[in-house]
Amino acid sequence: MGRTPTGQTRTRVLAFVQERLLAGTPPTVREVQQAMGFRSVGTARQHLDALVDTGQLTRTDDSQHRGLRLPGRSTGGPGGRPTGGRGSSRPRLVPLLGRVQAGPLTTALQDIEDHVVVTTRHPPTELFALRVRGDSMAPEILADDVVIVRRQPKAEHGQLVVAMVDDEATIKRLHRRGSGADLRIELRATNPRYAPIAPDPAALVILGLVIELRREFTGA
Amino acid sequence: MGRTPTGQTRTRVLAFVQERLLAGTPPTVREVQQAMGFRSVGTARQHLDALVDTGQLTRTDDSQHRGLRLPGRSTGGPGGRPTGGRGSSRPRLVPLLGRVQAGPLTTALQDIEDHVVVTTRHPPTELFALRVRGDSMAPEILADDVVIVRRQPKAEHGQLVVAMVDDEATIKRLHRRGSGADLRIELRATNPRYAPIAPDPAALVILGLVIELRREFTGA
DNA sequence: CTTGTAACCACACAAATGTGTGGTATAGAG
DNA sequence: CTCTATACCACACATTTGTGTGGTTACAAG
Repeated sequence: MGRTPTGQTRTRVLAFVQERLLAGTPPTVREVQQAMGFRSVGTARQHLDALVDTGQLTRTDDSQHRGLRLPGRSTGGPGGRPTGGRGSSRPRLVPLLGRVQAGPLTTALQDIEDHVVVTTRHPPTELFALRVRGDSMAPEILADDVVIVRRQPKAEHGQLVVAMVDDEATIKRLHRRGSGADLRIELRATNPRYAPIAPDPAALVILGLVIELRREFTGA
Repeated sequence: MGRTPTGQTRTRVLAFVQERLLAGTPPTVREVQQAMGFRSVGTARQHLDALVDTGQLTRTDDSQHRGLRLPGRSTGGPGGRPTGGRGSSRPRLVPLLGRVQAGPLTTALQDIEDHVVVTTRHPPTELFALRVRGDSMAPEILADDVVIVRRQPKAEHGQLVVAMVDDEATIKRLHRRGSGADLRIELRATNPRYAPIAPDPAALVILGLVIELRREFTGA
């Protein structure tokens, strides 16, 4: 059979494998063979070997099935390790809550609007996501943004918190001054059109800490 | 040997598989077995079957090796059925590029710093992530934020674009005025301390559109 | 007690898959 | 022309892997 120009097929193979890896479905040698139209497995393998040699692709250590990886570092999972105690972030699915009102957060879990994928380096504490309403934290946080929240009942001065205000979850920055009986806590908005809230420290309900912000730009 | 409380092991299996799928490395039945400490393959399979039955996991149609998938629809091709409802689709891994300089973006793929999980309906090849540098788009976009970019060479008026400026990728808002030979294109920063850039329309290189913004709040 | 079910183990087998060996043809350099 | 490297094919074989069949133990309900 004829042969394609030098290096051209090589590039096509790399593109195909990269695409599959990014899609989360590492291809097999025979899948590469079929995608490229090769009539022999060895041909596909030869190209893959060459790509690995030049460092454009990587294989898992034990070189198992579907063992191709991207050369960037943390792409590979624990591989064959028994109990991989790696330090990199782990992706997790956390619920995106529609409305959070008064009552235990467990109740709000019935109201799951969707799930979002979060990679956090923190231990699997309780995480949830909220869709932001209102512009009280503009311009830092806008309406329709999604915030990832780590559940915890206490917060420090200056932290972004999700707190219950008027039976509804709100995002504010916590300011704490004084101590003991003289403790004064304020929930401040970034937007100057909103006045600070100074709740009774004993009655203040903090749902958690904002650890991440996500905003989608929809075309416009 | 004794047995663990009802449903508990099930949850652990699901968590393990989800993690692996999000990492782009679908696990084998025997990998699940080892991770859970089962002494039999069948035990792992039984749990996986149960999870598929309850719809918490999916298998590829042909049920091949490493065929577990997340329940979100299309497995990798357009074969998935449109389960009406959410706008989000299957999570994918997108490369986070360290620095993007002049030259074809393919070259920048060598410089993959990490990977980011993104749920979008766009093909993954057309997506990449960038870590923001500088404060030219403050307060909307800050330094160290991560933006998800969809590759495309053209953009409309008012869109957030990633363009090549001085051999480096920059984020700006595109302003287009006039038409034909009188066409004038400006790249504007949000931060007033940065003057608008008015490149030659023919020489303007647009890498893509910013479709999402992510910001992590590190404790403070 | 009997029945049912969830959790688990042991073993087997066909298909999928990575790898190895050897061969052919074309292009380009000398 | 010879020589070499690239691109490709054909076939074989050991592992890996999904799946099937059957058995064991504990817990709860009737």
